[in-house]
Amino acid sequence: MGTPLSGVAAEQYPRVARFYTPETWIEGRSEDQLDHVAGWPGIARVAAFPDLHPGRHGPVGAAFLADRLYPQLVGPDIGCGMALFRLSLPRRRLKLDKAVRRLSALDEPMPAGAAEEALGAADLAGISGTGLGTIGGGNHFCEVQEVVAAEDADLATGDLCLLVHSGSRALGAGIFARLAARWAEGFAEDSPAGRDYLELHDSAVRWAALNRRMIALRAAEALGADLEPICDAPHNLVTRAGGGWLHRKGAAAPEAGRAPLAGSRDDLSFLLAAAPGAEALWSLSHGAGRRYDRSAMHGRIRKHRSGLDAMTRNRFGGQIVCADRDLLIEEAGSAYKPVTRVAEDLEAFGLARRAATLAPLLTWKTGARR
DNA sequence: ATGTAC
Repeated sequence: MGTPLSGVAAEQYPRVARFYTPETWIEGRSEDQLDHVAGWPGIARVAAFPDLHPGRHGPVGAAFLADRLYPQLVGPDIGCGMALFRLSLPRRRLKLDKAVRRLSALDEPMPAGAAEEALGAADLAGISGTGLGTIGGGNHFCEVQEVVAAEDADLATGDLCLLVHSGSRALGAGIFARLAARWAEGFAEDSPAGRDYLELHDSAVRWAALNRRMIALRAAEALGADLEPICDAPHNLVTRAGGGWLHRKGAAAPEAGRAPLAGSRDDLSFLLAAAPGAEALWSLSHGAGRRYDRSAMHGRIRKHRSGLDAMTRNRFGGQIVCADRDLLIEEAGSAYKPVTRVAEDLEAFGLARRAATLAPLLTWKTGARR
């Protein structure tokens, strides 16, 4: 389909590179998925990270270099990523109960005029603003965090930050669904479907980054603070790299040498100073990685009232707002691997170092009951 | 992942 890949795609590196140590638990099925995708037509190389876990169309926590486009290796949430912002709010001025009440603004849709204006300023005029500024479901969140250690010039111990994990909402899902029937062997970049996908994909990537910024702006406004962007690293996207098409699925593309590494809502998060090279397909872990899938979590959590109430507090004394009972269970801290293990592996392979450590104070999922 | 599909 495409031209054979040369350079970094050739024998210089292993076809399947794994950047995790034996100390890190990896579900066997995700390694099977990794090997399976590595055998698809036109796949030159794959790199897997310590947050690897099984996904619907292939493993999550991996990057794939191909001579063609495979939309299923990006998935429906095109452009999804993690963005970190510093808040101009002293820790002593954050009152959790009041913040919980005010952050319910995140559940409301943005006024249509404001959404349109933001889209126009981001060169996305004419694209639907439905869902812009809202978090969505699944593993997405907007979290107030406190810096507990920092070597980064933009952060100091005691600073408050927002970590936003969200994507392109219905926009990416719609693009994915429309092209779903035509994937099997991927698209050549110069085919009509390939060109269509790339154009729609690129706008969804920009829409998703704008969405994270709008979520952070709305949260900062609710908290009465100003916002300073630290970095925004997408982890579901395809870009030109390494002489081919680099697909990332739950694999972070660092921005200017930095990327957030999100722990669960009951764990630390890190700001990584990152220099992953060709061997790691220029990518990093995006988070802790799931240990148990959603359905398994329903069997693992005792669902009496006091147990569920306890799940709205984290080990740092912080609070979780998630009125959707199923989501509260499915996204429990115990559903994820320890993020420190993931960071240690990335450091062991020289892909990144921890430049800041952050603890969650308030995780906003949804205030709406289901 | 999803203004969630029947």
